Amino acid sequence: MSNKILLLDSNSLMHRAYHALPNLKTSKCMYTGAIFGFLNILLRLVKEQQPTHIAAAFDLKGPTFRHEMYAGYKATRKPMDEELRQQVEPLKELISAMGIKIVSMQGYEGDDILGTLSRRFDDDCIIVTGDRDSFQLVSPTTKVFWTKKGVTDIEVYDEARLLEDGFTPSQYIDYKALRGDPSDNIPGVSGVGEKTAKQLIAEFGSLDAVLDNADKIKGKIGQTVAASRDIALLSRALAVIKTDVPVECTLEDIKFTPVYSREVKNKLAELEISSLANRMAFEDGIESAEPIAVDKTTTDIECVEEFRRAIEGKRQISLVIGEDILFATDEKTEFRIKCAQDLFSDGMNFDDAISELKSAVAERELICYDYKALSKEYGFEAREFFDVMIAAHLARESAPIKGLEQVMGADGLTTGAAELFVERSILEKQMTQKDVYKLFLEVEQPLCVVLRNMEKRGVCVSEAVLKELEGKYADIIDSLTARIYELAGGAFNIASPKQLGEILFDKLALKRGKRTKTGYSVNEDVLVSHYDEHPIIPLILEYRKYAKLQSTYVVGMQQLVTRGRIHTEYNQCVTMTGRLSSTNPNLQNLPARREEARDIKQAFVASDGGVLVSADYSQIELRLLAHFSGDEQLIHAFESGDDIHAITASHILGKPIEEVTPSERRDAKAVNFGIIYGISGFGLAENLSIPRYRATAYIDNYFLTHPKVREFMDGCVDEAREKGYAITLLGRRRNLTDLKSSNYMVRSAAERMAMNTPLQGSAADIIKLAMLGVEKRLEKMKSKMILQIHDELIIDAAADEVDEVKRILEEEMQGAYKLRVPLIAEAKAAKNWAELK
DNA sequence: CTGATCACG
DNA sequence: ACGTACGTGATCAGA
Repeated sequence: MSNKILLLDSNSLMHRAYHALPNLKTSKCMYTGAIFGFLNILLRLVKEQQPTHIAAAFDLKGPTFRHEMYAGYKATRKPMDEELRQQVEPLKELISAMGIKIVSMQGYEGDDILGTLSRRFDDDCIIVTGDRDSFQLVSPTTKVFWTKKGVTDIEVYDEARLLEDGFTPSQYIDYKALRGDPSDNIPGVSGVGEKTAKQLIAEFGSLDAVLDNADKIKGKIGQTVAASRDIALLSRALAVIKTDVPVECTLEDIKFTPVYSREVKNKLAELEISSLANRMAFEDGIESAEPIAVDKTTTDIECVEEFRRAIEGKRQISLVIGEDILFATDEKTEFRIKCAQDLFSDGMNFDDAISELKSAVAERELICYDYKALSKEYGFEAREFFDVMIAAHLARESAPIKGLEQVMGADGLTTGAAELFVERSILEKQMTQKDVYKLFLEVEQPLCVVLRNMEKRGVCVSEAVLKELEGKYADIIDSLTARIYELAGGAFNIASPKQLGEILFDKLALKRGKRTKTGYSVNEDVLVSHYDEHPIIPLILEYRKYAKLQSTYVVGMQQLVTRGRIHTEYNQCVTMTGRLSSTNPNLQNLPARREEARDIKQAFVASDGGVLVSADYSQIELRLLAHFSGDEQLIHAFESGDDIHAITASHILGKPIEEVTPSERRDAKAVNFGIIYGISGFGLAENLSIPRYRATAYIDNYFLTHPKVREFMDGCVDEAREKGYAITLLGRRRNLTDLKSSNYMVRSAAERMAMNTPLQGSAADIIKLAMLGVEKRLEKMKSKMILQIHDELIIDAAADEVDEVKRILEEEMQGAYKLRVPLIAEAKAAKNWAELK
């Protein structure tokens, strides 16, 4: 059986959590500590154990069969604290919302139910409890996860572990019968405590044997045991956990999938423990996840005639291409072309079907998922389109979009062409509510077409240059490898952080420093800090440099060249800020910072007889900061066109700009980056390798001289906290519920995002506007836009259009959006990418 | 399949 | 006291 059943002793876990954690309260004075702690451990177990089934047992109020057996049972127990009692119902509701079955039964305790379930199914079971009594339930298929102290410290009890304590599972019951349990008011044999009970069980093997041989027990204890026979037997009866409770619960009832509904998220927010949501996967839908039954008819299309009749007079077509082609003309009328059958009654095949669709969408609105991919794969050019992927990315505030099924499933829809119509209207409503519909219609969707064009064009690559580099780097790597092996006294895998760490810190005895989760840290910073300590270090740094260039860029790139071109793929729906990303290959991270590494860009050239023209925005994020904050110093700096980092240095150091040294300028540049990233003294100190107090002083001085920047930053955080999201220039949103987290680290990270997102995201908005403008202006020209690298655009320009292209590029980029400060972009031309600097 | 590393803006 | 810079993607090693 591959099932794994998690059985929770909920009352016990709640108690543990309640006592282990401080008395957390919501702003409305509702106690949540036990709920938080319970969920904390539950989520951890879900992650670590990946159970397929979960049941949560809760005790009910009222007497149990044990009370009937023995009136004193649990008689000394104090009533549950009011603060804890209040948390029981909310926790139950939350657990139920998570799709976890709650099992209770009048007259029985949680243990009995768990014992029963652990015997009812022959799957592997894990009982989670803070109560040692459950050790008696250990079996070849049942383990007990015992929360030792608090809730995080768990000890796993299986048969072997229990034996280490000296017991078989049934002996544990006998042990308890002898020892008693003050907390349950189970009497046991008076005078017999933990130690004696253990000894007796070890000596005789069972309670019965102990009782039968009471005469052989030396001293007073023997007499007491003999006299306490009835009490011992009663104690055992009380200690035995039932395994045959007639509770209604099937395996199907407790099936568990770790994907949670909107309701769970709402409840977490209500309880002000949203931080836990980070560790949970949610169905993607946000607004209306009520299941929607779409009442549709699906008709099979078997010949061209039928196809044409189906679409005749229809303005819209939705399309899903999977095994079969599904399309619909409204939310009730769906058609299917069974591609598996290959041939239709009139001889029409898959390609014919696609070509029919192609002409159909050319004069209609196409409703689809990922128009760019569809358009590239089948050559569709829709008259209009509605892309569900793009809409979902905007409407759902940057939640990663993982396929059509997920997007629709979130709204309670199954994947189908008719359902796409419903999905479209849901997304339209969501976008309208969130004020992003205009952004969708005027920026993102038109941009999708521009990106498709850029991808299709591709960029010309000289394979000869790459081949030559491959040879050159291979030689360098070989020679470095040989020298490294020699210094290390043997061969090892230099690319393995583990092996490298062992060589450096064990074999060569370098001073060990930072560690990662898995071992020594051997990243570049660490190696540089040991630079002079051993001649192997510089060689490893060199090796790393070339190995990276070789594998990722030189070799990796060549595999993606088709007909002399590389066609990167721009992803419009992955980043949280609104930036694009680039894959297969990523052309947005080609080596550029290190002079020697720029060789690779030499291979990227203009097409026949042309030139590459590029322009990048100068300091766009800092200009946005000036715009948003209204800080006079920044605005003045950008209006005067002076060196912004030098100016910053002069401000934070309080000296004239002429006296700023290059190293001071470098520090100030780091301060400016820090501001954009959501400043922290620690981060800046780390980056600049300076003491924290100095970094903090820089920041303090910065804010002293730029008070409006501070106001803006604080405002970003406050507004995002209040609204639940950060916002960009064009109204794109990014959810940041973590701003209310009680965890310092989580909250601080969210605060930095609240500060950074408006800057990074608005810069992304602006360049998207520029791209739309540039594409349009170049429409009737030979020159075409081919690449975007966040703040830079590259045009494959015809030689006779270079000057015009430069002008267009600058005009469109600078004029893309009117800010309070000028936007500057300067165009350059060169025959390859390396020289565009 | 995840973590470490390193490439970019 | 906590333990951090923001946003990405590709490759490799080693479970």
